[in-house]
Amino acid sequence: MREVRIRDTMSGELLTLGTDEEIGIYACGPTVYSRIHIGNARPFVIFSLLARFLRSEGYGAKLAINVTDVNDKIYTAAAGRGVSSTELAAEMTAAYFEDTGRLGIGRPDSEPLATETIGPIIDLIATLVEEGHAYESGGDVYFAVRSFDGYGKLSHRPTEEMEQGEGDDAGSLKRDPLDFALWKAKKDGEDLSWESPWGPGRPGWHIECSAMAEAELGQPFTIHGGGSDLVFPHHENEIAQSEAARGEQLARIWMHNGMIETGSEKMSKSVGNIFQLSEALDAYGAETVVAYLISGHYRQPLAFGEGPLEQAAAGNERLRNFLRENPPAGAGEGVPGDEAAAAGSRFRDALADDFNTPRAMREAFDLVRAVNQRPDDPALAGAGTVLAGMLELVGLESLATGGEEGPGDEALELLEARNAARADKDWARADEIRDSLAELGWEVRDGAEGARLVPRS
RNA sequence: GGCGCCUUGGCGGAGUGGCUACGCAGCGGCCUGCAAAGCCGUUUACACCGGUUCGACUCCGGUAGGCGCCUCCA
Repeated sequence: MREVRIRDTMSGELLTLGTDEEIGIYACGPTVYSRIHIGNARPFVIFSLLARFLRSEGYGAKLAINVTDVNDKIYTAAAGRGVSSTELAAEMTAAYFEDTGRLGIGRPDSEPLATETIGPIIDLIATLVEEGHAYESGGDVYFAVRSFDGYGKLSHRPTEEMEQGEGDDAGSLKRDPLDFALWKAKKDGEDLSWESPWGPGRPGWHIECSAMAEAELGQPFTIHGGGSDLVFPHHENEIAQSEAARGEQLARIWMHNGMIETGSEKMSKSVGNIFQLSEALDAYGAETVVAYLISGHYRQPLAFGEGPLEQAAAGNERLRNFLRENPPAGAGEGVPGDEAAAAGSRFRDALADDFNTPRAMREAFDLVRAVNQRPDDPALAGAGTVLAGMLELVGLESLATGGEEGPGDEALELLEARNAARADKDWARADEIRDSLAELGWEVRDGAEGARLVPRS
C-alpha cells in the first residue's frame, strides 16, 4: 500500500491519505441542461480512475458523483425548447449516463440526483436557519455569509474584496450582497417546485451538493473534487453551508481538475462541434478519449483539438502493437523480471504522487521501448503482463484485452497464398494479395517468424 | 480592478538547482523483396528582463502574454 498524496487546493499542500481511513470522494457532476461536453468528462474520468487506483492499493474508497438536475439553467433551457424542465432533466441525465458509460471505465459507487435529495436539502437549510446562519426573505432563504468566519478560505478571497465587485443589488431580498440563495421561492412559469417551511420553491445552486455529499459519505469525508471553475463560489459556498450547519469540516482535501482549453485554435466546422463527449467518442472512440484525458496532469489545463486527440490515438496504437507481440500472461502465470516489475512499481509511484498520469505513462512507454530493444532480456520478462496492469489502472485495459477478432477463413487463405507467392519470389502477386487483405481490413506484417495479420487501424 | 493559476522543442505534455522525460509528427539511417511494426540518430526546448548561485529551464523580483473565477437569473 503506497502513501498517496494529493494536492489540496485550500492549503496548496500535498496531503497524505490515511491508510486506514475510508476514502470518501465526492466529485461535482454536471448540471444536466444539455449534453455534456468533453470538459465535463475530465473530472468523471480522473476521479473514477483515482478511486480505482486507491482500491488497487488496498484503500477503502467510495466515489460519489452527483447529478444536478434542478437549476436555473434547466428551467431556462427547457422553456427554450418547449418541454418541461423535468422532461429535459430526465433526458439529459439519461444522455449523461450513456455518454459517460461509453467511456468504459465503469460507474461511480453512487450517483445521487438533486431532485431525490430534497428532504435532506430542506433539513439542512432548516438547520442553518435555526442556527442563525440563514434567513427567510420573501419566500427565499439566504445564507448569511458574514455569519460564517471561514468564508473565503478555499478560494483565498477576503470578503472585503468581494463586496467591491458587487453590482447594484437594489431589488434584492438579500440582507447583504455577499449572501447567496439556499432556497428560491417558486416563480411564475417555473414548472417544478417542492413544498417547504418557507413555501413552495426549489433549492439554490450550492445546497444540493452539501446535502448529497453528507448523505452519501458522511461529514467530514476525505476528498471533494470537481473542476477548478467550481472553486468559487460553488465549493466555497458548500463549505460555508456544511460547516456552519454541522460545526465540522466538510472535506479534508479539495482536489480540482484544470479546464480543457480550445485556445485560439480555429477549428473547421466539421470538427468544431466535437466538443460534446458523445461526438468525441463517435469520432475517436473511448480508448482515445480516455488516453487523451490522462495525457496531462489533472490539475493543469489541457489543450483540446484534433492534434491532441490524434496523438493520443497514435500513442495507444504503439501500446497496442506492443501488446500484440507481448500478450499478457494469464493470472498467476510467471513472475515478471526485475526491470519490468520496477517499471510497474514506478508507474504506481507516479499515480500515488498527486495522481500524475503523464509521468505514469512515461513508465509504460519506457518499458515498451526497453523490451523492443532487448526482447530476450530476462529482467524484462512478463512486460506484457506488467503493461496490461498499468493500463488497467488508467482505464486503458482494452488495449490489452481489446477482443480483436481473429482473421476469417478468407483472410487466412489469402495469407497462405501470399506466403506461397513470396516463397516463389513473386513479389507482384504477393503485393496484390496484400492489397486484397487490406480491403478485408487486415494489415500484413512480415516478421522473422512469418507473416501475421493485424487489424488495420 | 480582485483572487487563484499558467507560459517548455513543429504539436501534446512531464520534471529537476548541474545528468535524454515521454508520446505524436518531420527528416536521415538500420531491418524488410517492398512495406508495416520495431530499433538508432536528429534540427543546441524551457516567454522576456534583472537578481541569487560555482552553476537556473528549475529559486527571487519585475515585464509581457494567456486561463479560470469574481455569485445565485444575463
